[in-house]
Amino acid sequence: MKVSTRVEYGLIALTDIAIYSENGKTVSAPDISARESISHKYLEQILLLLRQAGFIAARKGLKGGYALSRPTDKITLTDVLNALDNGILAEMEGEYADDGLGPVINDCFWGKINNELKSYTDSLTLEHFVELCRNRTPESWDMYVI
Amino acid sequence: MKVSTRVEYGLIALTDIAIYSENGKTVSAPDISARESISHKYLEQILLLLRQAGFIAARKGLKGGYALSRPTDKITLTDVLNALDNGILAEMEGEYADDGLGPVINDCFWGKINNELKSYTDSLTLEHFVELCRNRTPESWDMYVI
DNA sequence: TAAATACCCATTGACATAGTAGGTAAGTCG
DNA sequence: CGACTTACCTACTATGTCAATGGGTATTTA
Repeated sequence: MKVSTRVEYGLIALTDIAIYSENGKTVSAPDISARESISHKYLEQILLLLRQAGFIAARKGLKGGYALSRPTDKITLTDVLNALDNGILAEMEGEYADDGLGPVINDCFWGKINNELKSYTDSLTLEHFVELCRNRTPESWDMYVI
Repeated sequence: MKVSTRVEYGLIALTDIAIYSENGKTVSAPDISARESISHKYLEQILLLLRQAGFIAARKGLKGGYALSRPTDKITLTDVLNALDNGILAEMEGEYADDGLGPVINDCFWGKINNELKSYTDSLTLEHFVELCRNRTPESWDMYVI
């Protein structure tokens, strides 16, 4: 599935902040930008959205930066997708001929696929991402599958 | 999940053709357009893609139209999505800092979510859609879930 | 020959994405 | 106080996709 860079970068940024903000330290946008090779100004916009969504808190000025405002296990992939993406978790809203085949196909299959997807993204939290990135053992990936 | 109308209409059209093309009869675009309330000219483009993908055969002229060129159980949702959609089943292709967190998150979670999605769309065929639309019994929908 | 149909191509308006750019506000350190 | 660093906010642009619309050509049937 194609996912927007906004979501990708947002997820990377959150994970980066979670990992590098130990002992009350904050993580600055320039730091993230350099570590993860993300355009600084673009990253700022994404961090703004993440702050407005309540995932992170910011402090201005020298030695300023960002820190998580919730524990990692209280930020789900669903939350992040809702904050940064328009399409993935959106519902269908097409209008069809009532006597046509559209409503049947739509209500059933896309609804079901949506539920499956959402139950998957609900089950994944930032904690999983952090853990995954801490010890990058590809063998352990399977444990996060549905 | 937001799905393009191209996919929706294509799926509806295929199902419509499957249902209304019994005894070797063909189904014309104007007919489908009228039954399913889809713009005729837009539908034509979609039918063109479906024909080029090998799902349907066309006959021009009066009494012309379309018919399936494969049995309904040999056309999967994956096939249709590949023919009509760019994003849903596409792989990620972002470039990240090799020493950053991007590759880990990307390879694992989006890869897994992709596999889950694909195994779902692989399991659904036009036959299911046809059956579903023939006897519209919402109670039977559950049988098509993963 | 006339009508119906599929085929093909060009264009358009709306929208989202992926940035880029520049200025403002606030906090830190000398 | 003043330079510096950072977050914050707004605007703009370039590109691409979507969802059609429209026009014209080729083919088949009655």
